[in-house]
Amino acid sequence: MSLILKAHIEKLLGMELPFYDTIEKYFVPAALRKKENLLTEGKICKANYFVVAGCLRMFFVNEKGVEQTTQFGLEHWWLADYSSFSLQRPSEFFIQAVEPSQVLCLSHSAQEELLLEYPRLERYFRLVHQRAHAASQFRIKVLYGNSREELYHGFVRLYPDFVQRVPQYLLASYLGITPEYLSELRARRLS
Amino acid sequence: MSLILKAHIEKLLGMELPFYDTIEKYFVPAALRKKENLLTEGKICKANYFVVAGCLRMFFVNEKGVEQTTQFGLEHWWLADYSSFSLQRPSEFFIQAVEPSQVLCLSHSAQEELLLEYPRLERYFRLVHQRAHAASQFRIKVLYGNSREELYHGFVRLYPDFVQRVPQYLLASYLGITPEYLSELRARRLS
DNA sequence: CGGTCTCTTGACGGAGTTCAAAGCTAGTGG
DNA sequence: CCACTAGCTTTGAACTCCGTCAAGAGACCG
Repeated sequence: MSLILKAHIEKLLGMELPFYDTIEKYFVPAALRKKENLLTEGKICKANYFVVAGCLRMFFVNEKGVEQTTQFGLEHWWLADYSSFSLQRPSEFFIQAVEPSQVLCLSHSAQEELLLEYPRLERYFRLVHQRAHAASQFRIKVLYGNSREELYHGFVRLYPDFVQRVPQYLLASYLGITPEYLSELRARRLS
Repeated sequence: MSLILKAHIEKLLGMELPFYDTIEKYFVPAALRKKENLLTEGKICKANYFVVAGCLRMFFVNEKGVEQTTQFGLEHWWLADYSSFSLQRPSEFFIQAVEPSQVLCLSHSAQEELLLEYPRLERYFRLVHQRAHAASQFRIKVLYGNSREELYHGFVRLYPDFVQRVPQYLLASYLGITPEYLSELRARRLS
């Protein structure tokens, strides 16, 4: 089915994965249309999602009713609300497809069974979370160390193609600024 | 020596750890004085640090020369710059003792050996990073969803005793505000 | 085409910063 | 045990980044 996950596991573990065929059954593929939700606020995050193709985002709705995007998930990334997923408690987040996407869903119980049966994969998920943790540390540094304007220019410099790929209001939402201000920043740069 | 780590591993793994005595040699204890550095910008983060007692903080120095605290590490927490630690590359952070502290140092090579010899501990570190990842997701949500003033009051509500424990300029640095503004917020609340 | 969703523009206001200076606290050495 | 100093906290005035509101111009889809 999807060799992308196999390749990802092999890359992180640094070895061939001969038993991939036998673990494939734990991952349920799903195709998502644009704006389709994988998780809704108040529901339990039932699965850990691996992005095969497309783009997901995680967001919450603040008290003014505005959506704040906290994370994007592109190819090769695992995405879930890990507080909700780990404890199987209601989530405060949404997870939604930004564009038509394909994911592999690893439900909470499937993950537990998988790891019991193939303890070697603990190492894989340890590395996945360790990387995500490192990425969060970097993210928080960037958030603290820069003005909103610098955040925008930094993001454009780092991910120029991604900026083309998503609508601007989503980018604004991710950067924690209003679409109006983002528009102003763009205009300023043209002069 | 320190049964705190043993207890923590047992808690996360949900089982007794009969072989703790034999793995203890991988962890090097260290006592730190106030303001002593475990990691300095430009150096490689050589170890993963488990806080046995006291309090650490991670910070960086922004382009204006101001220290920005991104993380505190209290008892039971593991702390490291995981980008630097994983890849053994120079770090952009400092790690420093806020008060006299005791830590266990697990060097990069020691961790690799430890995990090779006791693969069961992969699960432990997977859970540690998964929790940290969940905490980062929550942290980013709080950072995006609240004004600086709300951040302060939220923090005081959540960790009233910790607020007493650290100087205010560190708290300001962690909340991403100036000490002057923090002072104003405190004064406002007294009236 | 018609309507809804997205992007732009501009005026105004406020949360939070910067700078400067003075008061306070705590650690240190004599 | 006191005195001195360096570092921490407070106060206030000027300033700025960025949000809010309102209105219009495109753009995309049925």
